[in-house]
Amino acid sequence: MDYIKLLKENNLKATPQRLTIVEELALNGHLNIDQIYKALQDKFPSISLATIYKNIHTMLDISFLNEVKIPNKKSVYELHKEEHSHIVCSKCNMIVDINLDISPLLKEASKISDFKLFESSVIFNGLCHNCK
Amino acid sequence: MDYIKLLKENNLKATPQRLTIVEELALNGHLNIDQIYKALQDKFPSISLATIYKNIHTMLDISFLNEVKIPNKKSVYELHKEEHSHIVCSKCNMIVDINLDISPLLKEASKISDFKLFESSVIFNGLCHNCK
DNA sequence: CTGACTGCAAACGTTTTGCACGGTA
DNA sequence: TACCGTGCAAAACGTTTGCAGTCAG
Repeated sequence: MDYIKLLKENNLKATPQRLTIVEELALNGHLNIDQIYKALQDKFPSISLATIYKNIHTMLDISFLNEVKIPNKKSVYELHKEEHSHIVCSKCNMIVDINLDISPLLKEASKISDFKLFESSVIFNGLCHNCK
Repeated sequence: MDYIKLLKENNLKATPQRLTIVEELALNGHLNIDQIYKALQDKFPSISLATIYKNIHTMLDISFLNEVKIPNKKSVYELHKEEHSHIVCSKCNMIVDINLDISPLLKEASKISDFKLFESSVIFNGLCHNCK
């Protein structure tokens, strides 16, 4: 994947720091602020937390990234992709994406509540294959 | 509902401040820290934010309350009840509870992911009857 | 009467801001 | 070259802690 191009298409300069954040997220799927910070310290020993925060926010603002708020855990960030659900292992904290057809649920919810629904956040937690 | 009794059953003293937090949550359903703080200032002009935080945490610890982490919003707190989903209005911020049968989704997720699943957090957002 | 709770003030960790410098386009 | 992005330091913010006094049981 050409992240340099992708960043430029979003009017963001492809600085080495920013590019590495994106690559780390592509590689790891979901990382919290501290994990991103630590992941960049090898390549950029003088990287600043402020830089991480600023980058995360500019990329959130243009929906290049998504924030995932997980019950009882720190928020993690992921590259934006189609809507999907998340499963979190309570023991090892592994997070996996899963595609579920939630449209029947949405339909039902919209009927009962009389809301016009746009988005959904579905997060399961349990124990992964290794931890269970 | 006799919240005094309910608090005592949970080994918590029924102080006026604590009781009022519970009553406000019973009345409003879902409130964030600031809203609780403001709601108590009428009755207790010298109420401290520390008191709110301490109470919320003691009541979370014994699962007398639940925290609901909502995407792009502050966390809100609710009295503990059976597992249910939430719908949030993006415009007026109203939050409503909804009972949906998510067991087919859980089953599917568990099959695909090979996780043993315990809990789920399902939050929809859209526009409520008045805002849409 | 005793331990739990409150309110205040200080401390803490996280996130944001301002600014001078440096690097991308 | 122009401007965006970085890194540092300081500030702001939300939350937690310690403590002395108070209150519920």
